[in-house]
Amino acid sequence: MPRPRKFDEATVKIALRDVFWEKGYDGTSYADIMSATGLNKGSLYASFGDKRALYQHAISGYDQTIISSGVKMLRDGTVTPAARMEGFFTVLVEAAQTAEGRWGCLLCNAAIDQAPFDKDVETVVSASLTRLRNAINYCVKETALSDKTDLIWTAYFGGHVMVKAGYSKAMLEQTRAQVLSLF
Amino acid sequence: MPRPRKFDEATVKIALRDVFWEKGYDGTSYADIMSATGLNKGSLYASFGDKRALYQHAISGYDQTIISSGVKMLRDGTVTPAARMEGFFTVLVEAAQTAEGRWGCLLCNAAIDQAPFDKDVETVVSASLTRLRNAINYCVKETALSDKTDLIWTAYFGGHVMVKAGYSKAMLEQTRAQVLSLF
DNA sequence: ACATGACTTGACCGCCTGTTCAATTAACAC
DNA sequence: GTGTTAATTGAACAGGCGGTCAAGTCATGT
Repeated sequence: MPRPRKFDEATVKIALRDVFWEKGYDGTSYADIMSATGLNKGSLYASFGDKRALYQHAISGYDQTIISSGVKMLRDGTVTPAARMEGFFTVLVEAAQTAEGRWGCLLCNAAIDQAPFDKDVETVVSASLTRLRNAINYCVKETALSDKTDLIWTAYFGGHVMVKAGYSKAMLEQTRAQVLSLF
Repeated sequence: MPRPRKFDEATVKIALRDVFWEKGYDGTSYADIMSATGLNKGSLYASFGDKRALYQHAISGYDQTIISSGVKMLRDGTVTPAARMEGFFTVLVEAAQTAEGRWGCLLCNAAIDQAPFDKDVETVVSASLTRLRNAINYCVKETALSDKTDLIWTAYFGGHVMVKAGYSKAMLEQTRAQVLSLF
């Protein structure tokens, strides 16, 4: 019988998510990945594949955690649509003042620096972005509001750009207020 | 008397803008820069400095051309605010179907993959983003519209993220329509 | 106790990166 | 024509990159 693995795959996946999220694809070296996961190159290659495959695992991990949490919030029928949207954007606003928040949104980062050069990344990123759009649409469609889904959707990702550019929490609060004023 | 330079500085600056715009900071090698500008490493170092300095020139060139053109459009008093905004977003919509359009917005790209690690980049990028925000604000403030500047501003950059993620022109048209429906 | 075989390890590889610099070139003043 | 001086060139450098692999480790089934 084979020797069992020493590590937990789900834990490693979260570590991969975080290191690529923080540093970006090009900015992450194997030295970074090894220290983040506690594994060394050989194990990483044997278990997950090359660097591109590791990145795909990171994106997938982001989708299953962060994006899923946003989708769940937007589809929560126990709260009013406006309150759900406020909660959704508040996560973004709070991000503006934490170190981790400055990592922005991994999907947004991946869209900008990898999607144009890697069809596989483009596929999973746009699928995940669309999943979020559907959740926003679900929320908006519960109101009498005329269609503003794409406006809100793009504003959300634009907000992440602003966070990365170093704008303060106050600036993000204005954006949130203007989104909520639509409701 | 010194030997005069063989190249035109303004032309080189545009070439730098385009190569970094297309490939990003990390994705651009000196081989790329040399072929884009027609100069070789030594001359680039002597005339402009290291790679970071070249990138700063690229951002500055983007601000002076692309951003200035957007600002001018948004401040053009001979047209209604709604028509100006339509023109501004139409540039984005048309970008979605050209190869060059897929380069997105250099400021947006720089914000995401360089600003968090380079204070100088953060400074010039946020200055340029703010300049554009002021122009949007100028346009919006001419209408009876309650304040929607930051909503439109973030939607604009979010739209560039969508373009990079590979969304079609039709999707961007929806976003434009929803922005214009505010007016 | 022992043989099995997947897991783990870290040294090693070739390549490409950004950067430097000494030699060469060429336009001007005289 | 000649001397001066800066612009230009391309070879060379050290270092880090992603990727590979043979050797060692160790939980298991018998």
